[in-house]
Amino acid sequence: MAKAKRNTGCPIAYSLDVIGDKWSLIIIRDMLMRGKDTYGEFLAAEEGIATNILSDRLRHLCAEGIIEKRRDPDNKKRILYSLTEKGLDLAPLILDMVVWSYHHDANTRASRAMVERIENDRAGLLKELRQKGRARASQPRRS
Amino acid sequence: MAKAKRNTGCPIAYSLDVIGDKWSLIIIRDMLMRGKDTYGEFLAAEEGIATNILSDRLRHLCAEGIIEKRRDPDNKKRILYSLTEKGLDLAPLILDMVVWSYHHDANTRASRAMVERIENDRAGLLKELRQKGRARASQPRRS
DNA sequence: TAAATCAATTGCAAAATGCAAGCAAAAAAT
DNA sequence: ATTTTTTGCTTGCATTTTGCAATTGATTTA
Repeated sequence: MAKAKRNTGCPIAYSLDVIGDKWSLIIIRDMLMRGKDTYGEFLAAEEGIATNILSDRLRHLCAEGIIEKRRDPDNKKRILYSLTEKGLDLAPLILDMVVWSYHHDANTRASRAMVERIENDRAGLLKELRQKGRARASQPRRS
Repeated sequence: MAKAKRNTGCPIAYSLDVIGDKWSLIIIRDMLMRGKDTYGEFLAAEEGIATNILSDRLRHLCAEGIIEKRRDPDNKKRILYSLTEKGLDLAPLILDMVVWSYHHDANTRASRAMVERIENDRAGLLKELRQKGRARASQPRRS
């Protein structure tokens, strides 16, 4: 994907260079909000990502240190993907998108309950998402 | 740009369909954080957007109700662009990108002071950005 | 060893982006 | 009134990215 990094030091430009394509945040959403962790599960998303794009994005997200891959210890022909701390730190962004779309997309399927939780207990929800994400990773924790 | 809307109702997919390209958020950043409001100013951004892309994105953002255009009353050969309420509602997203990049981009130019303000006085900063944005718009307020 | 499962690559078409040049409308200068 | 300048935008074409269908590779299970 996006080969050309703008590299201006601007945080918005950096974010867009790293996750500013049509698919990366869909994958991250699936991992963070829907507990998905395999290639096959990402492929089955209703948005319909192509196999080559998915492969490319997973590689890219690994290279950027946003996700990690390892073999499933239980089903050894499966590869498990999990969010790193850097990936988990994207949770606020995802939640903001939910709120924004809820208010401005007439066709949204975001639930009122979720939006109220985000607005009233943002910190608690973020903590919960982080814990679930860490549990899936089962990597050495750095904190 | 992005002709194909996924239209699944998912808030993340909606956000990506509307502002998920390489340039839209750069323009919105310039308007929200840097007070820019003309084509020429956007064109001069250090990231170097091409004229046709800029034109296309401004048209698209207008069509999506994120920005509005009008002639400058003072310098009538100028066209002024301003954020709508829908556009101003993207401020939280922008701030989260600043925080994320600050923590994860070794090369970031985001200032520590700004990040601390975002983390300690998010609500106040958002209010301030909204007021400045509204002042630039000088449209009838809806609230 | 053979079959099944899961992940990923390849080839080609379509779409988006980038670049250089030029056009158009309004205002300012002459 | 005509020319010049400013500002915003379009066009043509090359490059890059994305999308789709088919296929390949690697590992596990039978």
